[in-house]
Parts: sequence; C-alpha cells; structure tokens
Amino acid sequence: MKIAHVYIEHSIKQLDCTFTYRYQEEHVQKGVRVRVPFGNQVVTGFVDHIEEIDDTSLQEVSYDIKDIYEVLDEEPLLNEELFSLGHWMSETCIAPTIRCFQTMLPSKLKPRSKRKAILQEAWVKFVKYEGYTTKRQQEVLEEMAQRKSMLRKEFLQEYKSVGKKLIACGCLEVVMKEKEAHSSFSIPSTKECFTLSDEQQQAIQQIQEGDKHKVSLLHGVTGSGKTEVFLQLAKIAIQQKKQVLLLVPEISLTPQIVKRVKERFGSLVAIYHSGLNDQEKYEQYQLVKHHKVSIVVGTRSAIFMPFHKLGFIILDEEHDHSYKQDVSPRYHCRDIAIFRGEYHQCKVVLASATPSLETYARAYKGVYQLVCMKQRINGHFPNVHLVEMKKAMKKGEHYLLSDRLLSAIYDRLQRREQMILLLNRRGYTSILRCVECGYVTMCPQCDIAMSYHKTDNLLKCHTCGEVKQLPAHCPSCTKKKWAYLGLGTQKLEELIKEKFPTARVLRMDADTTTRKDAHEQIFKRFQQQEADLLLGTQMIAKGLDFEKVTLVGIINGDALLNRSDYRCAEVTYDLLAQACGRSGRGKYKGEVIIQAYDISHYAITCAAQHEYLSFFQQEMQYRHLASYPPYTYLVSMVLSHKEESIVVEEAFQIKEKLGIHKEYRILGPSSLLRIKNEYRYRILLKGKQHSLLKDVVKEVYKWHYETKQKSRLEVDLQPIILD
DNA sequence: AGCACGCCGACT
DNA sequence: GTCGGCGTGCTC
Repeated sequence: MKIAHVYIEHSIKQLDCTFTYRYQEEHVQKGVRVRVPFGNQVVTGFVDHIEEIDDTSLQEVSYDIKDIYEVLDEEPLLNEELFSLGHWMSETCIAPTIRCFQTMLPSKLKPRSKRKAILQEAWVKFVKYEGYTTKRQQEVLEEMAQRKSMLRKEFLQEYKSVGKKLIACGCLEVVMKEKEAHSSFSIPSTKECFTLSDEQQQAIQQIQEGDKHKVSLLHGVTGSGKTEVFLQLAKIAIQQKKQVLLLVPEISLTPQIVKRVKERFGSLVAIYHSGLNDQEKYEQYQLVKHHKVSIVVGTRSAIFMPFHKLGFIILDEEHDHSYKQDVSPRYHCRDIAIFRGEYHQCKVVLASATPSLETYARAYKGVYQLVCMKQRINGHFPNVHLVEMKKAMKKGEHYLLSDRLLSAIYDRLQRREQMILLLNRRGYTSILRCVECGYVTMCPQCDIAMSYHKTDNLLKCHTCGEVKQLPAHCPSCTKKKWAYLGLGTQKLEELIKEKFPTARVLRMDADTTTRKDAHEQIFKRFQQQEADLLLGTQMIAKGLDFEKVTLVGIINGDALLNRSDYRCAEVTYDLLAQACGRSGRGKYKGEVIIQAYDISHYAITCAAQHEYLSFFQQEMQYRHLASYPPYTYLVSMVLSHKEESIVVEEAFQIKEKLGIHKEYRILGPSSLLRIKNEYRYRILLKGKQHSLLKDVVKEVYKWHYETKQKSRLEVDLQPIILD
C-alpha cells in the first residue's frame, strides 16, 4: 500500500512531525501539496516523502490511516535542493518544518494559501481554416495561423470588426492561460564601453580565480564601483549559461542598482521584493522557475527563488540587518546564501564598504577570501569635519544646526549644488510632554512613549501601531500646554525653511513614504534636481548615487552610541561611513559634516578618516575584552505572556534547569519592554561553541512545549538586535 | 491552529 | 434544571 508522510499546515511546535495518509493516485510525490482530513477539519499539507508498505506492518500502527482527499499540484513545488534547505533551516533555526516551507514560497503557493487564485488571461488560438465567410476573415485567419496565439484583449482591439465572428464560428478558440509577467523591461542592453579601473579588474579576477568553495568578501569603500564588479560577474555567469542572484537590503532604497541591472541585461532580469503584491511575486517566481530570466535582483526572500544553476550569489551591503529575519524562522540570508552556494558549487560574494565584524573577522582569518577595493572611482574622498555640539551650543549655536553646517548649506545653495541632511534619530522619537508636570502619553499596550505625528495631529505607537487622539489637556495635571520634544525630521524641515526660505527641501521619513512608490518618487525628484536638499533618517544613508551632492550633514552622529547594545559602535560606524559615501561621488569634491556630542569616540574618528581597518581592530579589542561576538556566540530565548508573574516564574525555571555550566554563561532573565500587552523576559546564552548552545536551546525548547508551559518561547540562534 | 470534550457559575 | 464560560487534549 502507498503511504505519504505529510506535514500539516498548522505551524506549531507540537505538530512539527509528519502524519501518514493513504493514496491511490500515481502523481503523489515528494513536494506536492495535498488536501487531507485532519481531526474533523480538512487542511492543506505538504508531502515530505512517500513509502510503499505491506499490510502486516500497517496493522502495527495504533491509529487509523485516512485517505488523501485531493492532490493540489502536478509537479513538486520545491525541488530537491529547496527541500533539503527547508529541513536544514528547520534544524538550524529551531522552527517548525512546515513554517520553513511556507517561508520559502511566494504566498500564492504556500501550503496554507486559502485564496491562491492565480490570475488567468484569455488568449486566442488558431484552430482551423473552415467556416469563415469573407475575404477579410480569411486574411485575419492567415495572420493568426502565423502568430499561433495572442492575448484576447489585444486581438479584439486589433481586429475589431471580424474578431468575435471568427471565434464564434470556431476558426479561432479562446483558451485560458496563467498570467505571466511580460518581461516589460525590454530596454535594449546598452553597448556602452565600460572601462574598468585596475582595482575593479583585479577584484573580478581574484573572485573568479579564488577557491570555488570559499566565500569571498568584497570590501570596497563607498564609491569604489562595486556595482560594476557585480555586473561584470553577472555577465560571466550568463555567458556560462548560469544564473545570478543579486541580493540587496531593501529595493525601495536602492532603485539605482535595479535600474543599472535592467539597463545592462534588459529582459533577463527578475525583480523580487516585499513591495510586490502576491500576484506579482508569483509571476516573478514563475519566471525564474521556467528559466525565463538569468538574473534576480531581490531582497531577503529572493534567496529562496527556484534557481536551477547558479553561477554567483552576491550579497550587497552584506552587513545590513534586513538580511536577518526577525520572526520565525529567524534565518540569516547570508547562511542560506552559503548553503545554496555549496549546493550549486557557485561563488558567494559578500560585499560591503562596512562589513559586519563577524564577516570581516572571518576574512581576516582566511576563512573567507578577502578582496579589497580601496580607491574611489573618481579618485578622491570627501573631506570630513567633526563639529562638537557641546562646545557649539555653549557658544549659542542651534542644537540641531551648528554654524559650520549652516554656512555650508548656504554655500551649496549659492553654488546650486545638492546636499543630504541625515538626522540620526534611532531610539529618539518625537515625544509630546506636558510642560507643567512632565507627563508623557504612553502606549496602553507597550512600555513605550507614543510619538507625535504633526501631519495628522495624532499620537502613534511605533511598536504596535496604536493610534490615539491628542489629549486636550494633560490627564495628570489638567494643564493645556504641551512641549514638543521631537528631534524629528519635520522639526528639522521647519528649521531649514525658516533659515533658508528659498531652499527647496524634500523630506523622507516614515510619514512621507507610506504610499507604495513614495521612495522612488522622492529619489527621482531629487535626481532631477527638483530640490536642493534631501533630508531624512537613516533610510537615505545607503547606496544612493547622486552626482551633484557635495555636502552631507549628519545631525546627532553619536545618538546610537549611547545605547546599551554591544553593537552600537559598529552600527554608528556603519551609518557614518555610509553617509559619508554619499558625498562627492561625481566630479565635484565632496564635504561631510558630522555633528556629535562626543567626537572622540573611535567609531566617529575612524569613520571621519575612512579607516575601516583601524575601527575593526579597536572594536575587536573591545569585543574580546567583553567577550562578545565574534569571539563568542550568543543565543537568545524570549518568553512572553500577559501575566508578568507567569513569565518571571517560567524564565527562572529555565535558568534553574540550565544550572551552571562551564562551557557557556547564562545572562538574565532580564525584562524587555512590554509589547502588545505582553510582558517579555529574555535569557541569553553566551559561549564559544555554537553547536553546543544550539543543543542546549533545543532541549529547552522541547522541554518548554512538552511540559506545557504557559508562556510563549521564541528562540533566536543569531540574535542581531537585542531589544 | 482549530475543534470537541468536560467541568463549574448565572440564568429562564 | 440548562446555557455557556474557556482550560485541556488530540488530530494520521
């Protein structure tokens, strides 16, 4: 008898095992979706493997085996490679297997997908030369016989008069086909001659000739022309009839790289990111699956595209946090890239101007191949000035804009050059506080002050999305005066307008980018020089290439340094170095002004001198002394529940259960901010052996659901941001 | 995840 | 006496 082992769509720990079903149909195979009875419901499942067993061994099982109701796919959704990747992910991230499979597929194909309606299109197809009546009809038929088929919509438009008649008489027929992405980027590949710099050529050569099994780290300063290196590598792979995956942190923030790839490779490109709707994602996915494109440019989720022969996987801005998924399965795109690279025997290239410490440390030790590009294409770095705000403010200068920065802005306005102002306000929101008693409105669900949005005059919580009307008077002292404590971009915009009434300002932040293509619109307008000044938060720090920008101002450059996070120096260096990289990319010399309260910190001084290596060495020393990654590994376990006492009790139970161990240290439980009415506590494990930590966490995880603990447990085996 | 089963409080 | 609260347990 034929038996299928099926994963059930419910992605919970208790159900992370297969259930067996009987079937008769031949086309049940590994990787197809099936509808199966489960309890008293019918659910979708995913066939893990099939088996032929004899009836005697069947009688040994204690449960009744039911039949599969329906087979949903003719062909497996996931090929052998992606299948094993799913299992591997489940293992390394400690997440239910079915959830890993769901994560890997576009939502229209997910096993659970309830409304998986895939758009169909009507096509007209030639059938026969019988039954037409007029000369014109014959002509049209002949044309159609040539073309074989065309979209009905277009057909009826072109042959308005006779089209319907021909379909009615059966000479042509209408067939429904799945809608496909028409490779709309038919921009002809430019034949422009690209002269590569020596460094670029060397980099390409090194990557190509390097050890196939080794990951390469391309460490190139901002403006050193990494994108061109990617494009050349892509060309090589395509010539070898292989595919290329180019991963970027966030598409909407890197429109320029997408544009360049499209210009170069035209219709060979698929774009994949979270901004696409389900149908669009599905279409792009199918393009890759059916070998219609050679290059995919995409964000994190694009790592799961169904490639058949990869030539290169390139992770641009390798250090970026958006490569880490922060919901289960908490995978890191870099790890998946390396897994797939091994399978396809292809080179994985990690690229960044500011590599993560982990990556650079590996390259330093020779685990990865290190490829450097130290020169800018245009030959010069921008001058960086540090402004110490403590002193500036004592002299009576404005706390947001120092005199030095003001005069630089004035200067650029005079010379009709463009500039970017970056307000570093992570962890710094616009808060409304009562002048009299200092009351601040907190979110009722979370332990976070609600931030004030001036455009719609509302209070919003950035963690849970709660929206509140502005209270007319302070609930605690009934005074009616509020002080706006914001260091927001809006405030900055007002200030600029006040100081420079004629300046044309574009603002980019969470408020101005809610619409779908808002980022692109703003960048486009800035590119076309409809504005002199672009101001925004960290989202404008990365990957942009505006030739005319000669001034970058960073306000509050050290805001990130005051956090307790062990990565704060790295994040600060990254932000500053990236922002510096936006200035003076064209033929004009660029300038950068960094305003900070403490300008002596090495993250700031190294960034100002474009000294990554020096920063790396100092930061490594600190990490070594404090035994933080990359010298150790951290794993995180977060418990949450509506009742604080339950979380605390269960957290301490876990701590006790772990006991004292010489191979790792237990940090916590420490309380985190309450989110969505749930109290959260974290336990961190710190140790030198990642595999050991993983085993320990796995045991806790198992114990947690087997003993039916009340709280929710979330584990992260490479936590990046600890909040 | 869902849904049934089962054991205790407030109603016609 | 019943309706219904949601704690517990199970699903091939």
